[in-house]
Amino acid sequence: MSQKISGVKGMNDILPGEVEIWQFVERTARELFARFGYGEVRTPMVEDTALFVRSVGEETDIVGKEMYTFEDKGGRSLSLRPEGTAPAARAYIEHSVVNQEPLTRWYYLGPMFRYERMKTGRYRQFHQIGAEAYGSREPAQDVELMDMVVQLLQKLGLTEVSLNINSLGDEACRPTYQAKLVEHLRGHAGELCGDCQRRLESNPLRVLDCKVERCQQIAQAAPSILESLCEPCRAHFDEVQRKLTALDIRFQVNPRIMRGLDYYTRTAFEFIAAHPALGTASTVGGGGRYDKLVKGLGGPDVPAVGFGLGLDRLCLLLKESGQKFAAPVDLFVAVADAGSSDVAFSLVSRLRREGLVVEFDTRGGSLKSQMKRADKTGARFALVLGEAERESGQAQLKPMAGGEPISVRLDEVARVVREAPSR
RNA sequence: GCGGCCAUAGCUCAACUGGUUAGAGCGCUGGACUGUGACUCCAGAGGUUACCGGUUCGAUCCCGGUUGGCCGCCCCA
Repeated sequence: MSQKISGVKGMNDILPGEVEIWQFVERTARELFARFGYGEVRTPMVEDTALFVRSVGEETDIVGKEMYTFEDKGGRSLSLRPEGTAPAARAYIEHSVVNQEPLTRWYYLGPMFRYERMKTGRYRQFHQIGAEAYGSREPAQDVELMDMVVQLLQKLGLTEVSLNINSLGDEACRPTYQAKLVEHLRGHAGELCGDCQRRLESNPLRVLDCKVERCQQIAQAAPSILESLCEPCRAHFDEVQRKLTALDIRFQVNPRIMRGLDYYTRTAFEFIAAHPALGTASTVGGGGRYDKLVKGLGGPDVPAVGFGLGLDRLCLLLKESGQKFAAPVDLFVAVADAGSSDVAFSLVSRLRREGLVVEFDTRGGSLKSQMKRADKTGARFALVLGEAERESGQAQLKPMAGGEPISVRLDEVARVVREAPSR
């Protein structure tokens, strides 16, 4: 017996039985996003480390301590992507997409990597579905993306998710606000928790997020960023809300929504699930506008807005919902005597060619054990093939849920099964 | 990165303050029922009690370390 090797911490296997949930979410998202005119972009899982340092921000937790960074044999510093927006923007710039179309809509889907402490709904290899729209600075673009998420959640049957929105201002008004906030917080510096005293210097906006009661009280009394927005940001935010309302999308303005990544400007939003299964990992998706990102990465001055959804978390919620996602088995073919196995095997092959989902036990075995297997697979029908059927060309199609068997000719099986009412 | 809890069969859990062969339910396999699943009954397979070391006549149980998991903080998807 060789040494047992286990998977890497924080990186999970997804086995049949569970993978169907993932496929369902992915399939639903692809169909819906295509309907909105978004095309899939696939970028490598590894990028130049500098891409993330410049876009996500050197001071963020992600870049500061969570990236899987390594040197390749050519001495380049590479990193496993911790998020999807920066690689998409890099590809957008690299292929001069702006010169080919003024408005670009992309989505992506795949694994991301962050070296973090493991928790439910929080893994080191996790999966995101995200979308990006480049070229429009209009509020309608922000709302279109939120609408897309809302519709996706609806199609997935996840109704207990609420949309929170905020505006983070832009380079004109955010510094002003931050100064005002720091001034307010300094007045209560002694009362803040240890973390917040530190945040006062590193990232004062984060204090608004603190869960400590006293800090919350102080944050409550702090000036709101929404009161400090410059006129263009104010107008943008108002229009976003008006359009959401016009689409009948329920939302909540939440001045405490912040972003952990530096590139956000103006609109920020989060989709938060109420379900206890996620614990503190209740945010299933987040996004916002980043008008300076593309230019900041050396591209043209093109505005952008996008979101990322946590696939792992969506799947956890769906698992809790108890829905079944496996493709139903149409038919189980059982062999009654050894002399029939070749005929049965050919029949199975033909039925599969004709589009039926057919189960068959290649090991043979007793008829009883095959029928047990048929029951386990959840097959709608079972068909026993033996000497009598071979000679007559007729067989009994047995509905596993109960009811009278149907007598069919062997060359009619596919048609009869297909026409039978499901379940 | 900080604080707390936990680790026994594929899964969910037992094992009386440290005592002989570590049990049950579910699941899996076979049989009762030799051409028909489910319900019932019977039987079987499956464990280095996560790993390493220590204390002891004796450790699943006590102690230390490692690894993995859970909860809160932080952060986020």
